[in-house]
Order: sequence, then C-alpha cells, then structure tokens
Amino acid sequence: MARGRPPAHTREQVVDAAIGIADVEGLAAVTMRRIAQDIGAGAMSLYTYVPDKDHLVDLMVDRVGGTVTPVPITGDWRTDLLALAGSQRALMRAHPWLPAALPNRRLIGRNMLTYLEQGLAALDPTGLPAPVKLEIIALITGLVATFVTAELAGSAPAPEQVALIGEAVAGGGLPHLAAALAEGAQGSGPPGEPDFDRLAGWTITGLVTQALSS
Amino acid sequence: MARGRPPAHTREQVVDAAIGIADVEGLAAVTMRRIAQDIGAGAMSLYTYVPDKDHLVDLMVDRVGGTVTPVPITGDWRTDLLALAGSQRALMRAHPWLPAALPNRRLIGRNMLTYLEQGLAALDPTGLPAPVKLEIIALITGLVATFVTAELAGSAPAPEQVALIGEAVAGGGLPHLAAALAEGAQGSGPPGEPDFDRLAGWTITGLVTQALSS
DNA sequence: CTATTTCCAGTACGACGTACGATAATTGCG
DNA sequence: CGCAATTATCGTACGTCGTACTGGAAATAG
Repeated sequence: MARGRPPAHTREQVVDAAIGIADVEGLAAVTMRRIAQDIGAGAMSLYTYVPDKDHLVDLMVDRVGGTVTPVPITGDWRTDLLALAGSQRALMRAHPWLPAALPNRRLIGRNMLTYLEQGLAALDPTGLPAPVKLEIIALITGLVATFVTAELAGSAPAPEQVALIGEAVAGGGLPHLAAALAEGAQGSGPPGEPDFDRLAGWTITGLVTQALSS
Repeated sequence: MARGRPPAHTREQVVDAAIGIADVEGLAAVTMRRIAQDIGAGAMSLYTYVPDKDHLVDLMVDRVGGTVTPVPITGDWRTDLLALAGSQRALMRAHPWLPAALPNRRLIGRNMLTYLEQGLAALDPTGLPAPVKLEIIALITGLVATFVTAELAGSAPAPEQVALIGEAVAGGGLPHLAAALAEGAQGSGPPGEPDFDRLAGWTITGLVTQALSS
C-alpha cells in the first residue's frame, strides 16, 4: 500500500503556512515561492497539494472558518445571532485578510457549512422560511465584513483625505456634510469598543423583526 | 502658456478606457498595457496621467460614482434611503467590478462626497447624531455591495457545490441545514426581482428604527 | 534486482507593474 | 528665424508573479 515516494509535507501544512503569512503580512504577500520557502520546499512542490493559488485561498478561508469556537444556542435568536456575529468579527480581526478574501469565494469545505448550520439553528425559533433565513445569514456576514473592514482601516482618515474633504466642503454645495463635520468636530471622541454590539444588535433586531412582521 | 509637448490624451480618457475594460472583462483584465492599447498609446505614457495603478482604481471608483442620477429627497427617510440604496445597486450592477473594488479604497474625489451628502440629507429628518448617520450610510453601502455580489454570482450554486453540500448533509450532524434544503427543494422557485427592495427595506427600516429607539 | 508509481524541484515562459532614458513636440526668448 | 527650456511619448528592461514542463529521486510490488 501507499506506493511511490511519500509526500514530504501535507496540504494542511501548506494552507497553514499561507495563513500565517497572510495574517502577518497581508494577502498580497502570500506567493507560492514564499510559502514554499517557509515550509522548506521547492516552489513547484506545492502543486502536489493544491491545484492552484485560487483554490489555495478557498482552502485558507475554509480552514480559518474551522477555528471558531461554536457559539452556544440559547434559543433566543437575538442573543444567538449577536454571538454568532461576534465570533465572526473575532475571526476576521484575527485574520485581517478574511473580509477581502471572502467575496467571490465558493464556500468549499465543511466549515462554512457548519457556520450556516449555526445560523440556521439560531434562527430556528423565528419560524421564518428557510430562504429568508439564509438571506439573513448572508446579510449578517456581509455586515460583519463591512464593519471589520472599516475597523481595520483605522479611524484615522489620513491627512490627504482631511484636506480633500475640507476643501470640498469649503467649496460649498454640501451643506449636510458640512454640518456633520461641524457636529463631529465639537462632539466627543470615538465611542470605543461597544460600537459593534450596538450596530450589529440594531441591524439584527431590526432585520428579523421586520421579516417577522411581513 | 502651456509649454512643452501637448498631451495626446487626458486622464479621463485613461480612466474611461479602464472602466470600459473592467465592465466587460472584469477588473483583472485591466492592465496598463491593455488600457494603453485601447486608447492607442504606449504603456508608459499612461503614467503621465496617473501616478500608479492603485490610484487609477481609485479614480475609476470615483468616476463611476459621478454617473449616478441623484435621487430626489422627499423628506421621508425610509423612501429616500431605499431610493439611494436602489441607485447604488443599479450602479454596481452596471459596473460589476465595483463591489470588489470598493473596500480598502480611500474615497478620493468629490463624487463619493456627494454620495455621503445625499445619505446625510436622507437621514436629516431622523435627527440622529452625525456619527450614527455616517455609520448607517456605511452599513447600507456594505449591505448593497453584499447583495449585489451575491446577485452577480448567480443563483446557480455550481454542480460541484451541490455535490459537496449534499454529501456533507448526508454525513449527518447538520440537521437545520438538511431541513432548510428539504424545505427549499419542495418550495417555490426564486421570488425574483423585488428581493432587493424587500431586504433593503427591512434592513433600513429596522436599523433606523432601532437607532431612534435607543 | 527491475518496473512502477509518486513526489520533488530546477528551469523557463509569458504577463504584470513600472523605473529609466532617449526622442519628439511645443513655447518663450533672442 | 534659431536655440534653449519644457513637457509628453514610448521602447527597453528589471524584478516578480503563477505555473507548465521535465528529468531525477524515493518509495513499493513483483
């Protein structure tokens, strides 16, 4: 049994090395040569374990999806969905490349399916039709990705942008924006951490409530 | 005045050519050489008009943002936000590369600012604090991008995925997913077009309502 | 042992973004 | 007019990417 030369590495090793690089240096730093170097292999050897780079990214997504600790299902959809969103957010913050890599990915692998399963379980008490449940899950995922992307971009809007905005506002024709800036300038600092729970809570509660009442 | 050799093209020509390519063949097909070929220039000539490719994508985003017909402000936030979301959706469907290009972009240029202005105007009657208004606008944009991405991916889940899902479900351990599939299989066909208005309406109404009541 | 199977990895190709530098076109000054 | 100064054009070239190809290395089956 097991004829031929035995593999020197495993698919998981390759995927984990890619994830490690992406976590620290970003998705753009993940190249086949770089991965090979990290695990001590020739660049072309990777193609024994992975068909191509695109598929590798799919595998990366699915693998980190398997690292989330499953959230407990209490039976209260609001609590459970919020917990699910929170665990997703934690995942995306631990792997900042994830929000960017997520769109346009075929959800290959079981881990993405177990995420769906959890979402469906959380929404079970609502009694909504299955397609609506799936839509709500997709929307929540998108919301979390949007939020985390904004979060990771940092609240510092870069000096060049401040200049641009100030200039445009001074040029006139944007009264509400000018008012918002003025209000923001004299307002308090950033509200801090609980922003996510607040916004996600609003969206989840609002979305499900509306869905139930229609 | 205007010393030196006169430019043979304009920045707008370059950006428009890039948009034209992206619309038809996707963002990946937008290369400097390809753009140059389309407008009849040498590849390096483009750098007279654009500092680098990354900036070019910024310009593409801002330029298509200027093509949206401004939505009328009725004073009813629900109607106005829904119209704004609808116009964004139309824009993203006309330029399918937009949802993918949008994240991680500095919002350079006035067109993005006028979009913000419109959102703020729509939210004006709510009397919410300015930062909350901006958060809501960002969330709605993210929602539209998520929805359109899903829309453009097509409702056909590709045979390989169907096989994967079926297999995983048959393996057990995913009861809610199995139930959802069963329910979906015997259910009616796709609800069709009004999906967007329905989902966006739920989210917008729910989000703003929740924000107002807290 | 030999044959077979499997994996390893060097070389190489085409495409990418773009730095560099020679060349061309235009204006201002004499 | 000619001649510098200025600005745009674009061919060439470099380093990097994904990956096709290929010959060699390491294991098992007989």
